[in-house]
Amino acid sequence: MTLHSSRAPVIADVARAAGVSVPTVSRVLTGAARVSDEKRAKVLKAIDELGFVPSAAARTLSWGRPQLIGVIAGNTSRYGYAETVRGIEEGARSAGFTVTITVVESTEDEEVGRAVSSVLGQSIAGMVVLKFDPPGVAALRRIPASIPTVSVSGVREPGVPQAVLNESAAAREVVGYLLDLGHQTVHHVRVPPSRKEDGRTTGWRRALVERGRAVPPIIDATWQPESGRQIGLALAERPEVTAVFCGNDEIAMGMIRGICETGRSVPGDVSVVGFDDHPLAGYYNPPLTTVRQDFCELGGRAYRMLEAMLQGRPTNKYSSIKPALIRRESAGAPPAFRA
Amino acid sequence: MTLHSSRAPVIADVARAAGVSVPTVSRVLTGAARVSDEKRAKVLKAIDELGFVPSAAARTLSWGRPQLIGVIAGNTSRYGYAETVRGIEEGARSAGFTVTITVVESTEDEEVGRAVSSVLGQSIAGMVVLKFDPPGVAALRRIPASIPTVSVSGVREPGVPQAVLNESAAAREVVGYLLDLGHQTVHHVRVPPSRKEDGRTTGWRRALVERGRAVPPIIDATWQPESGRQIGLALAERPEVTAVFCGNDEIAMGMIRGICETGRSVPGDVSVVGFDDHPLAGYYNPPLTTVRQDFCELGGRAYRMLEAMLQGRPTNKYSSIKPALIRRESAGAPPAFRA
DNA sequence: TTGAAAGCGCTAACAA
DNA sequence: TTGTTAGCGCTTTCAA
Repeated sequence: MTLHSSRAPVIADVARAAGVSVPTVSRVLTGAARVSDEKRAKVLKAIDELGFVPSAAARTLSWGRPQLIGVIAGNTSRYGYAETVRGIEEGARSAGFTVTITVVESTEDEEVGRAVSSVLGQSIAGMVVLKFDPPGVAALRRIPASIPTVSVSGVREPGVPQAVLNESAAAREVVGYLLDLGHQTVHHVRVPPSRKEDGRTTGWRRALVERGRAVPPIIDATWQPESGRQIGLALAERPEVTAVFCGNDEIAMGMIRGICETGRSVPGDVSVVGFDDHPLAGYYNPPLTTVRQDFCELGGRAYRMLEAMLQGRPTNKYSSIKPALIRRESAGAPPAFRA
Repeated sequence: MTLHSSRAPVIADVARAAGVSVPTVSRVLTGAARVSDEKRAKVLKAIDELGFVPSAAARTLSWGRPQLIGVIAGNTSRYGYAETVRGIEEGARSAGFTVTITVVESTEDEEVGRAVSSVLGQSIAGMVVLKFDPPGVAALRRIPASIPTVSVSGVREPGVPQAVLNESAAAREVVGYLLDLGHQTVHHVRVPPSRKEDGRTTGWRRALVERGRAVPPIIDATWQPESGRQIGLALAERPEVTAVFCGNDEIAMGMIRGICETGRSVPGDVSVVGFDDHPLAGYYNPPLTTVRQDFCELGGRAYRMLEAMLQGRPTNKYSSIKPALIRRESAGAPPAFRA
């Protein structure tokens, strides 16, 4: 019956149980100095018996250097976000850092302020902010310059160092691919942009202009697959629409579903291309042609840039990843080419 | 050019700038005692100008009661996990708690120990552990009884209070539905179970036994949709398989894809039912018949149970949610009934 | 209403 | 190799 020690054991309890001084316990904990084998063994035994876990708060306070990395994101469950965070977390963990994630849900001043202070209050070593959406962008603006910060984004921008996905180059590749297949032009359905214009949209427009094609009006979707479905339902009525480039895979899947509901087929009547390479993209009916973005690697790079800053090593302003076109079955030649 | 203040402002800086003592600043920060309007205004002004944010580490240390809730999960990006965490986070946030998430990736002693100490080290008020998989179960076992803890699970089990999804009842409903449609029996593909047998599997087996049907051997899948596809490819060869109940929606979608690749149809030849109601389930081709689990509400309940424990209020041992069957188009009558 | 002083759990600098 | 002392930033007695 060891019974409720009522409060969690602290280092002094360990010292007492082991018959040594507090700093000696600290030394075996940190490995900062040599301790005789005999005492070390006693300490280890006491730690084990008491179930002692050092308080990170106290450690941070005394140590000066916090071992915590703060992440601010607009979302935690959407695929790209979750993977990016995983990449950051894995890098940080292997370096002994813990990661704390805070979500910022809107661009309202109060909400952004809450999120930022909640992270800053945790005595963090540095921050990574996901600039995938307006709340993320707003949060980044509120972070004091004194905090080592790295951002993650789909487009290069001035400011703090950033790990970036070259969305624009990928979008151009998509458009080129579709045009080469014989489509006259490519329509674009975008998800809510993080700023005036996302890289995906820019790349799409440029590619069209370069090839001298008409640039159709942009169609706006929300983050929900249902909005993709609604747009698909509407687009299926317009025979001149033969190719659609969607802002992400969820929208693309919703859209294909909408198109199919009208009795038209993908890619027979309309080619649809997504973005992200969602884990389910290859298993959709039909399998989705899309752009693979390595979010996990993106997060990993962001972490490594931050690590360099923390250690005072020089770091590049940008670390860029080029997404890759994945050709599956949702895009093909336009109907005119088949007839 | 405000330039590097070199270090973040601390409470003493604020006190100096405002011309008051440190405890006075603390009082306006916590609202614990009355401060004259004049001094309060000065303090607020200084806080604002300096961009001061109180250190949570110091606060925790001196305050005793931490405002942090620890969450341990086997995963952060899979749908059900992410939603559950969101539910916990929303509840906690509205009560002024911050949430810190730690992932346990395996059941290896070392890994589990790392995760548990990393959470415990943060001086947390309480914990929520997601017992959806073996790593989560292992982690729960290592948490000292002195820490207020709630678990989240798909099946009732003795131990700490838990928020539970009544998977077993839902699975029975699925099987009943399929049998009523005319199928002779229902095959079951399960995802890696969190314990000997998950609620989904138990419910499936019981329903079959109760109705006097044959209980086919369980088929094991991994978490990847690809494993669903492989199984679909194989099952499509067996004409006696007319109905399949899958452990989750990702597997169900992969399986439908596999079945379709062989030229057989869903639900024409085989009915497939998923589990979870993944956000994409309704947009798959065909839309997936599945079971909706309200993970976010589950997380919210877990938080509320924990809150009750922290406040010393009595709490139920279980808080149970009944998932609901969502009838869409991937399940129908068996081929024999149509011919 | 305010300030001085003590203490939260830990690590680091200093002696022994 | 060890223990003593001081101090991290904050809150909380306790006096004034």
